[in-house]
Amino acid sequence: MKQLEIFKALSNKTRLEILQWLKDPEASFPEQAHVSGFEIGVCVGEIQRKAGLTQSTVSEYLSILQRAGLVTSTRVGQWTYYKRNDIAFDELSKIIQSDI
Amino acid sequence: MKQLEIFKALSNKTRLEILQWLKDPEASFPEQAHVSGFEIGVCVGEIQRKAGLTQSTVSEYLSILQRAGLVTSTRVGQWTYYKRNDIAFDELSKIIQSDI
DNA sequence: TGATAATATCGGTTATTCCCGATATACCAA
DNA sequence: TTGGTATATCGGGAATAACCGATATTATCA
Repeated sequence: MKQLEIFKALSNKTRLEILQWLKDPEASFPEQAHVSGFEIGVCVGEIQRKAGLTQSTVSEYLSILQRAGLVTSTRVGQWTYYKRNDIAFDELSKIIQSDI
Repeated sequence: MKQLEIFKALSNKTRLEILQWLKDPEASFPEQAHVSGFEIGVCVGEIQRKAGLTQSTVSEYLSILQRAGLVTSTRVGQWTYYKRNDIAFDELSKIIQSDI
């Protein structure tokens, strides 16, 4: 049951906020030093700073969002960039109309 | 934060199933003896039988769904009928596109 | 090679959720 | 009134999630 995993991922205040930030990274994060723009996503450190939780917690939250398919990740050097997966939200929106 | 309450309500296997049943009651439940059709919803007892959990658990689950706005309830005599709130799902579908 | 930085994973405490049985409340019928 | 049926609420044990600090992993750079 995939949608259960998605809703569990969404049922946490911080994880919802992270997704909202990733929806508009330009407005939510300072320019990243090691890469130009937010095309590949936002690195864990920036998200952690903004969330105000420990590194381990934020890292775990991001992997929960990824397992649910709500974000994708790209490793570049020592950084991992997380990006909102727009397609997943389109699909979820449809599931809510047709399945539930 | 209303959407958090909604996603928490949706992050349980049985509650998701109940919503799916209420989406198409004719297909999911036997004819109710005390009322004609499913216009006002499905009574707790029918939902409980189908869920296979105790009465108290199902009653609590239904009130969680109701507090989240996902179902409405109507009391008629000694029965309470629960019905899917279509509008809430339309709104949720939009929230997923625009907010998160 | 070794030092440092970014991220992931592991082990554990505390808070929350799941789900139950027991009991309370509301309604109806005799 | 008394008894029976439908639902709601309360108290609690067990399972899961939240969140942390410590440590492991991976990459960079001198």
